[in-house]
Amino acid sequence: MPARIEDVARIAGVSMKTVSRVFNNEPNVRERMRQRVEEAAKSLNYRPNPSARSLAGNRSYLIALVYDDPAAGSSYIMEIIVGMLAACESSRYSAMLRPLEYSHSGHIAAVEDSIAQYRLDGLILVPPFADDLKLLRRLDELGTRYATISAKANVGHERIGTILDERKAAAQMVDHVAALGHRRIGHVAGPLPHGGRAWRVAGYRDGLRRAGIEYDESLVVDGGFSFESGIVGANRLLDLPDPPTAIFAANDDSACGVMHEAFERGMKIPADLSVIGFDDTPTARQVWPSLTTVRQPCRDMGRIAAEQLLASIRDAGSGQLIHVPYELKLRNSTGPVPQRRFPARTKTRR
Amino acid sequence: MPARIEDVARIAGVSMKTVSRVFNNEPNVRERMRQRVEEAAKSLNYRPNPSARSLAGNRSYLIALVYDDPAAGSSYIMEIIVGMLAACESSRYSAMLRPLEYSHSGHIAAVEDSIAQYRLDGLILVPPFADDLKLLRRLDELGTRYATISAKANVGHERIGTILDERKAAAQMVDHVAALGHRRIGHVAGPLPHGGRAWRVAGYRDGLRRAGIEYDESLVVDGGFSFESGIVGANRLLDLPDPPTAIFAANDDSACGVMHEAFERGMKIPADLSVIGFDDTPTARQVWPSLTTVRQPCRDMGRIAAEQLLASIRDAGSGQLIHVPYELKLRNSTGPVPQRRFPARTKTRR
DNA sequence: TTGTAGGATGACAACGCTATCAATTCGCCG
DNA sequence: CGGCGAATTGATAGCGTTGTCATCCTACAA
Repeated sequence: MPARIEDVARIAGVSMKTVSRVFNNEPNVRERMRQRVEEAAKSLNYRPNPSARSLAGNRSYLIALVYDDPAAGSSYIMEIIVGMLAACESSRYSAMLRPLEYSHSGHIAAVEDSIAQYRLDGLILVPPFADDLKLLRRLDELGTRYATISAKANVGHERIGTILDERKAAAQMVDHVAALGHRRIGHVAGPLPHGGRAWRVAGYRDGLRRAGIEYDESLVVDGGFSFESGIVGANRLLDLPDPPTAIFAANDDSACGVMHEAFERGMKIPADLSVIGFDDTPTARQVWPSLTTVRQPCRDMGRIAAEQLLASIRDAGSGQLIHVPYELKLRNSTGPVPQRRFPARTKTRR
Repeated sequence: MPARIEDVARIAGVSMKTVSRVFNNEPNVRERMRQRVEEAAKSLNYRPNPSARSLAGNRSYLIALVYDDPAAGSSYIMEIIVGMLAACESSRYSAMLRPLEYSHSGHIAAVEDSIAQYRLDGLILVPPFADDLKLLRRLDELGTRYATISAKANVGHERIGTILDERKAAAQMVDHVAALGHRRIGHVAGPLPHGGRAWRVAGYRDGLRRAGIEYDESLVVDGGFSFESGIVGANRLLDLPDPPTAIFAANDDSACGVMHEAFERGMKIPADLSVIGFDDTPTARQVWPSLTTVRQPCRDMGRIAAEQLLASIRDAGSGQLIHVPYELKLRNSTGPVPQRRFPARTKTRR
């Protein structure tokens, strides 16, 4: 039996509506009234009932983070949701998690289903959902507000969310290893549906260009964002007749796979091979040698995306696309180019 | 303007209450009625409005996972929440995340606050919250249902949630390295407020006893669940006059710290030192060498804890404490005891 | 056939808030 | 000091469910 708005109104000697105004930061409330209401509310330890608020207001005050369940790097998502929660807290919204299977053919229906079931007021999408134009168009049709994080491309209307200059970051990483003398620089590219893939590949090529290194397409192999894809990619690159001395992986998990495979072959990092990741997951700091990578401010990204989304829910047309900064983390997995080539020999696995 | 229960009732030719009964799996509905209602609902694509349901039912249909924000290993939490979501889905409940700062003195108030604000029907607690008797007692007072995951001790009433025999698992890990010939086995213990610490220490001692190794308290150092605590712990153990040849860390993050420090000293793993973790985080597979550890079925734990919690919400006294199995993951960070002692030398850092 | 227990169904009033719009008050000008 | 527009406040009707309790069946025993 918590206090109700009616109780607060009685104690404060005002109408329920005035209490409602105070709690929703509506204009046209005299300062004196506001104080009386706030006092009364505090004395009763009043908390508005979210269900009643939603029902009467015809909104759920709920936004969801939609992400790819089995694939997603968990710390990335985890940080984003914490940022979202921070943004929601101050706006009396709630955030929920919708791990969906992107590879499943019904993934758009699954998103629609979530919206209908929970009456979601808005969505935050991360790749690959954020890159799915079909999905975005459908959301526009439905009139569902959404913000994207690191989305590839524009759709019809103005984009809302956060973006990070992955292309520039990737280029700078290539600068870094080029400065260390590397000329054969490989890239294990990300998965095709992710916008990040294209950006990172473009940045990789920018970097090569700046260093005056000719692009060699055999040094770019298809990969993914998983540890396993790093192993596969490293195998393909290291088996090349003239293998790379540095490998830029699609992300940290993939970079770990690259390192793993290099170690399996008896190589030393960075003495025989330099490795670069992307994301700066907790693992990046914990592996040996610690991984040179690009840090994304995931928590901020979640917070900002939610803030923009909430703004656009409040009044359509007010959300923006915010650029967030990256940070190069030059650690111990990159070093000077090896003086002589690593002896090719039969792979030894234990 | 989604369909309302009234619309379904009209189409099906029954009362709203009957529709409600069908959707809530209440007894005493004739099969024929049930079918008519289900058809009508499907034809209208009817979804009950959660807010209205909560308001009228005087419940939020919401449970929350309470965990320690900055400390928690994210993949652990992430898996638990996915399990929770799976359990909630089938019971038309929702799950939310409450990352709170345990070290903050107001952590109990923060939990109460969450309950009041969101009208939570129940909580799932993980350590250290699950081990906080003061908190548990307070929840009992408030009449808030909760389930715990890996909680240390009983409180007054019957415990609900999941438990894993960490002691036995730890003992088996000691068996494992003892069988490899190790006699000097160190332990970097977990943080004091976590129940897991005591279990793992006890299991460590069980293992020593079984192997006929005398307990040497200098081989057990205080640590934590962080990477840094592993570094600190490894430093203390490896600086010992007669250092251990195997180190059992409190968890995987800590074990990564131990490995890191060993590598810093020029040691090889497992040639010079065997390392054991606990949890089987994704990182455990990705580090080199891959980490020998104990796998906890986090997703199942989350699902089962939620199932038991929901059962106990439905009718008090029906939730149980479920034992979940662990799995020893013997990977490449453990190996035979070194033949000769690793040369003590000045630490080299780059 | 009738009586009856209990299963099946329905009518209607909450649940606690916000939206709407009317009523009141305020500030200021002429 | 009256009057007028704008700012402020309030009365009331929902929002879409579920709980309560009354009513209506139905099957089975006598």
